[in-house]
Amino acid sequence: MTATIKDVAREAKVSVASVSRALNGSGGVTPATEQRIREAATRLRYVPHGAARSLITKRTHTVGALMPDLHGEFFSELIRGIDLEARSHGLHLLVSSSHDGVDDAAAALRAMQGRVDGIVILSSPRVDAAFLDANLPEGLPTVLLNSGVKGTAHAVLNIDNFAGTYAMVRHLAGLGHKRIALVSGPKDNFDAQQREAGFRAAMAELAPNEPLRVVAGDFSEQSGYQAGLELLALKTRPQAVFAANDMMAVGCLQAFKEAGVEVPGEIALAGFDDIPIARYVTPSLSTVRVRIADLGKNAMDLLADLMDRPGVSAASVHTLGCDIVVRESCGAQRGAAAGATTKKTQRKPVR
Amino acid sequence: MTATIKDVAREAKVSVASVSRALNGSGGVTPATEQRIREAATRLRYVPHGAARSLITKRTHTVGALMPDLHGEFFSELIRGIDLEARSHGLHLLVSSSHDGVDDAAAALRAMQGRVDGIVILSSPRVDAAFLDANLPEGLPTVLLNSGVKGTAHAVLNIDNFAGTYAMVRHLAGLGHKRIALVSGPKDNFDAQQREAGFRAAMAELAPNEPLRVVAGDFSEQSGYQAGLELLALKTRPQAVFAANDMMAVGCLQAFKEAGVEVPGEIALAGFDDIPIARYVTPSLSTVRVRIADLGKNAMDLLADLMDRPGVSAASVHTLGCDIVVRESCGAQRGAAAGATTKKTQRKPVR
DNA sequence: AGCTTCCATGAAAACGTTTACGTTCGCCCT
DNA sequence: AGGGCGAACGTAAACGTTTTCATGGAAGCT
Repeated sequence: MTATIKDVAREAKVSVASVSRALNGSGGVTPATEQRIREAATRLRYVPHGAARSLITKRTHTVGALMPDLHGEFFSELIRGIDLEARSHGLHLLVSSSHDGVDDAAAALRAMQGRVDGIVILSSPRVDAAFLDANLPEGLPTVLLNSGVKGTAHAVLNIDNFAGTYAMVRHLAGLGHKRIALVSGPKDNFDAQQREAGFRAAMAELAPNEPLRVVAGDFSEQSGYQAGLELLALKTRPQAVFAANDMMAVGCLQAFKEAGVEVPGEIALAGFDDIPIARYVTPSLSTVRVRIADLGKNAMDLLADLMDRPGVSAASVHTLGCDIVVRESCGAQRGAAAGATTKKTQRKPVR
Repeated sequence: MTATIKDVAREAKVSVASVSRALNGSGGVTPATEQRIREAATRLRYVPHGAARSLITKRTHTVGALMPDLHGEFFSELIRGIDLEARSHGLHLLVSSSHDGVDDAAAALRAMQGRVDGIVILSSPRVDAAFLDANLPEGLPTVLLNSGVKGTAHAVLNIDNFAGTYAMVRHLAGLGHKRIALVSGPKDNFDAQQREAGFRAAMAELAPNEPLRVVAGDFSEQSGYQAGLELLALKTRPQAVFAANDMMAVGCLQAFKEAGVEVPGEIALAGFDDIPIARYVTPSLSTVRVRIADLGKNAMDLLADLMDRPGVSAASVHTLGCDIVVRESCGAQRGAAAGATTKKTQRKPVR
């Protein structure tokens, strides 16, 4: 079918060893014969058989990406960042997404065994330390994304949820809002936990005398809508609402609109993530921007590092900063134009 | 390091051949010894070495996905659909995205050589018949997505752009609009071409006496905004505007808003794709819905079919229908509630 | 009881590479 | 001029599987 190294050797009248050496640049080959070999190779459209190669070298030049079942921008941008960086490291990307259950993820992990040189894992609540210990092949370089697991065996890369939230709350407080409410995320979600912690810390420092207003959400638009209704029903209505993600903020916004409560006039609103929709709702949504592609890129860099090392001291924790994006919904841009196209947004990096 | 088949054989006191047979269910093994082998395997945490296996079987159980550099929903949903279906076929997914140039894509294709049993290629204008002939290994099962290439060697799966556009134009015409303008997409984009063809066909049939109003866009929001301005400047303003994708429709909408032209009151608007943003702009955007995950799933099914066959008669062309989604921007729901959460949208399948 | 048949099992080849180890040969050095 | 040395190249082993073929023995048949 397709040409093998033997065919090239015969064509160039050398041994297979010389072909291998010439094509891999391992030296020990005369420029003249190297040229002859290269010509023979292209003439036969020779491409080395990856499986055979990795059988002997024990390297697959492939990294795996294991992700829960998620839709939308986050997924695609993350893959994009990882893939781009992987390519620049000469690596391929084996994707296994859409894992709902533990068994599902375990099977995927097992199937990756021996097909990849390293793995990036985007955490879901199911993926905890115990799961990793049980299912990760020992010694396989691993980077955990957005994970609370402080394992000793793998690197962890997190979004700086805490600082991002803190900065946004400070921004809101700076606009004069003291009664700030939080719409929190799922209890078992790591990002949600950190965002709530950031909120509590910021409030403790910036508005220590205010009672804490936290209403529970689950990151869905629907739960944001519900939370919005609850907040409006409060005896003393908050001046500002910080939703732990943008979808919930959008839900809130909808509830406020339907109730005829003006945003940001009567109540300010902010979210977290900067999903594309945030720019297009009316009023446009102030939020904390996560540079997802960068997250993927950094994760890949981290992984490449781990793979180069002799596997010692893999444990480390890294953090990716985020920016706050000021649009209309928080009331800081009262005079700004309202156009999506012409709209100006201010962006400040956190820290 | 990790256990090999020999270790299992020793542990179970049989030959490697028996281990292979037992674990692959090839028969010819006593239930008793099979059990013994299975126990030994799990005890040693044995996982077959993929590379070694595919070296001899010539199957990688992996399919490749080659895609241009695109962001957002389309990418993630497509991958999601492909991955999900691949898994149900027992296949892995090797992704190579973000290819801007021809050389880039060619290199990626070459690198996939021997690592995959089949490929799904999402077309970009650069990927034409000549490119495929030059870079696709002969006999490798291939499915082309959204491609104008009518090759004899691969299967092609397209969105039914024509019917989708036709249906939307018919819907607009049914609302009484006869002067309908098109904002077209990039000239070299296959989807854009088909959508324009659908538009022309529909207009020829439904409003044969109207002069054709087509203004050029490039699928970007910015170009939609420009197109919107051009349309407003026309001597006889159109009653409805059909944008060849949603991003341009959003740009149009912005232009209309800034000019104080009411949508859908003074001018109706529709797009194509049903991106998530479409639901959240005000007024919400009527559009043609493409079930992207289904597209990926069908592509994968097609590919799996090709891989099972002895590679004969791969050529075929398939089409995936789309639905029109009626929201506020086309003026059909004058009395409907405006809420995103409570918003009701009608969906009709095309044909 | 003897012969055939069949089934479980083992030995070994094959897949396409890389690489450690020999071998050959030309060259330099004294 | 002869011995040694290093560069270029070839031979063969190794990687971990699957699979073909051979072998043995038990079971079935006459």
